[in-house]
Amino acid sequence: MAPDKGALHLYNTLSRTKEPFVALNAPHVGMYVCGPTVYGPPHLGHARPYVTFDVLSRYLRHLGYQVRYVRNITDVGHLVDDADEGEDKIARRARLEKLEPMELVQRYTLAFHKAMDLLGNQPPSIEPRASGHIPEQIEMIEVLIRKGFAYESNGSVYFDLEAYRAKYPYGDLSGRVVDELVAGAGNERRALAGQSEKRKPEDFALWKNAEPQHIMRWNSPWGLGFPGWHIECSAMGVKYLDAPFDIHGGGMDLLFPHHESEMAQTTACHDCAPCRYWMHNNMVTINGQKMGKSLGNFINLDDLFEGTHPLLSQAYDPMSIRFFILQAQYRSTLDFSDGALAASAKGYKRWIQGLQELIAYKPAPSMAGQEPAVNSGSILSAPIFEAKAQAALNDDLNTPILIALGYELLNEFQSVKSGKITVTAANWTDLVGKIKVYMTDILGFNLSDSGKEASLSPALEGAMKLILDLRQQAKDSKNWAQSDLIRNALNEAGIKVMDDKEGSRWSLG
RNA sequence: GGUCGGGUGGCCGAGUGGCUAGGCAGAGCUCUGCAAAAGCUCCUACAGCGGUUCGAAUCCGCUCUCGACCUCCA
Repeated sequence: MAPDKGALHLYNTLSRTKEPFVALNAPHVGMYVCGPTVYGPPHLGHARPYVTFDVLSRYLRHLGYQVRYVRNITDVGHLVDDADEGEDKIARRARLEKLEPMELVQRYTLAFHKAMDLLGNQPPSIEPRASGHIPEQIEMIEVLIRKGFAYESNGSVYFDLEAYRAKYPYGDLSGRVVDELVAGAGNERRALAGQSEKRKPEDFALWKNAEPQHIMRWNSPWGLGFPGWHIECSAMGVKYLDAPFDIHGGGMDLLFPHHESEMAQTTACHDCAPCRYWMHNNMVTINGQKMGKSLGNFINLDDLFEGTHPLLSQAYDPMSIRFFILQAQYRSTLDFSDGALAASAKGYKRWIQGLQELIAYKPAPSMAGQEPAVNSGSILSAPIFEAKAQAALNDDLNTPILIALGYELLNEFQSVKSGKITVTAANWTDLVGKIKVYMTDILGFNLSDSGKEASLSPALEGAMKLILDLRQQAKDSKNWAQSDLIRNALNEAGIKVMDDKEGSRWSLG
């Protein structure tokens, strides 16, 4: 039975509208997201889609669905453009670094996993590798040939778009019109490899004959070669999710030709569309510009987390990056700049620490004559908070609104602390539970992990207590030079000391 | 040239017909040995020009402008 907890609406690229989400085989939901090509270190461009679809899978699970989230690892390499025409990306890097291609793939796969983990992304249910599914891809290509939608040419196999278009529409997803594609001006840029082998220039490769220098190669009915770019997603998506499955996600840059081709291949092979909903996250820019290696503004995630990049003034905590990403709706472009990141990191600190304090708070019993917030329409009322949080997510995953609700909670929380408004213990317990559900389970921010310092080590705790006691003695005797000396020295050692009414607090960093 | 998506206050970023989004920065204040942190208050925008409407950031048209993609780059 499909759980009914309000109506989730998702923007479907295919219809260009927000549609109510209806699972094809409730309570199961199949979701396929195009994964990374592991030919280099994980970068900013990887952060956004995987945070976005992580939140989607978490929310679907919260709604009661059993989600199978499949995200591939592309490790068979694809052609590079520019000067390296015709040479496999992975093979090229491997040669440069004098490694086996698979060694390189392994290194960057691990780096990718680590970055995803730091960003708070849960691993997908299945993470199939393209190189581990060569037989499935070959099999699919054979079906396409048999059905007359593909042809072999000089050891390569191409998708016959003309044959396909005679039976199915093509271009609906991306809004392309084939006849304009090839004819279009400004399109003479690339002399595509193997263009002469094709019957029509718009045909795309399913299997590519391997040149001698191409290291990554597999045996096939058409000779040594490697699969075309699009076929892996089609083959693996269908293998693990069946066609049609519910959701196919990825970056907007994949819309054409990648997803359009996937759609054609699967449709031609199985006579049904690969999926019901196509979702695309918008792109990331750096200081308003596309991120690109040639533009010199490429930011790897490690650089971000460690602050080692000329464009960055400081290191950014991975979870503050997650926060930054979720502060924008996934269909808007998101501009990374040092200023925006710094602002967001600061806001995140207040947000997370405030909420941590909130969920640890034990409200005093209601005072007579004061109306509890639960009756006043305040967001501190658990049902009201939940209704608003759910409405935000149901509207095509509007995470910025949900984050803003967190700030609203903190605002009202002040009034609770100062006794201006009262809450009932029962409602407070409910509210804390809901906050954990939405902010932790769904958005992925850990609220119970306050006092990172407290768990560091009892030895440090003890030492700090001693130091702060000594400092307090200095303060009591108005020996400001001494107390400031201690505070400054600790500061230089990376320990912040702050005084308030109750005494001194300290924290790392 | 084509297709698609944008242009919101100093910055980031929600919002699709009337009701203060939110954050950061800035200003003032509270607290305070100093500092920091925290809290309170203030800061009311919607690229331009027309149009529709009682009323538009929100709908329509035009202009300017930015971005993505345009077949083997994920």
